Amino acid sequence: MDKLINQENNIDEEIMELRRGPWSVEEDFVLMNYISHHGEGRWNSLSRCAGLKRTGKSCRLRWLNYLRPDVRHGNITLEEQLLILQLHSRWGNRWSKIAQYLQGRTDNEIKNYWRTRVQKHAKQLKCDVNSKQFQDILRYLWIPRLVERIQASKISFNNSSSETQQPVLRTGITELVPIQLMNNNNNNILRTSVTPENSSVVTSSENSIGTQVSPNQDYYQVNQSDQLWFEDCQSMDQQNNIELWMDNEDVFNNLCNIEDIWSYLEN
DNA sequence: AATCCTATCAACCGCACTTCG
DNA sequence: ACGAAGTGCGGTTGATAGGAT
Repeated sequence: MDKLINQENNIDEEIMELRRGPWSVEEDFVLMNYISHHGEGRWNSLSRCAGLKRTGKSCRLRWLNYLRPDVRHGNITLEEQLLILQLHSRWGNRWSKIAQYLQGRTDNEIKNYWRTRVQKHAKQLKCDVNSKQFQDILRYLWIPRLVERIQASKISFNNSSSETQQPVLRTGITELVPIQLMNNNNNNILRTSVTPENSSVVTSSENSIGTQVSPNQDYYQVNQSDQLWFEDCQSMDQQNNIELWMDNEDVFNNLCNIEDIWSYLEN
């Protein structure tokens, strides 16, 4: 009995000794040094053998999210934002799965991006981040706009070079669907589509059909002829070339972010 | 200059699943 | 087959840097 109590006391002491909070430079060095000699995995024993007063979970997290050589830190690029939005629309909050498609990014980083940037916009629009209308805004407004911004940056890059190149965007997009938006007065706001056949993004103001979801709700339903998004994971790897052109530039030119889009819709 | 507010992100927590003895 | 230990994942928290007042 006494032996059992002593054992429990030892465990308590070990728990009490465990370090928490931010990792020190020395701890990072010890962990990196140990993994470089012995490899990763078996985190609990690794922690003990390396002489770290951290839980195995803590060591694993520190390594995977920060110390791993292939981890990329810094701002999420437009292309990465696009990919995150697209992948999230298919898989939801499966961060580790999404992270597999963003080289050097961790699930934690993507999760943080989603919560701080995307959920913030949902809050501003006063709608649930998982709601149909916010998903529609992401799919049919935010994502196309991101595509345009990426394209614009590539066009300006191309213009600055001596070669004349056709604007070509490489994204994971397999297919966007035709959409139309209308305002309260049944006037068309915009029409956008990306089709695999003509590989183009088109905006026009013809043949629009759209409905306000309810008189008490100040958002608009996006009509869609097809829900096709990513049909399978393989399609993500078949990077399509998507050429962009627009014939309704005045609609888009100043819609740089979701707040702009929303204020445009409200007016 | 001081204080408050907000955004960001590293780290922790709890749960579910897998592996091991 | 079973229980304990280990691992992985998504959700959440808290420290802090930087901007606004």
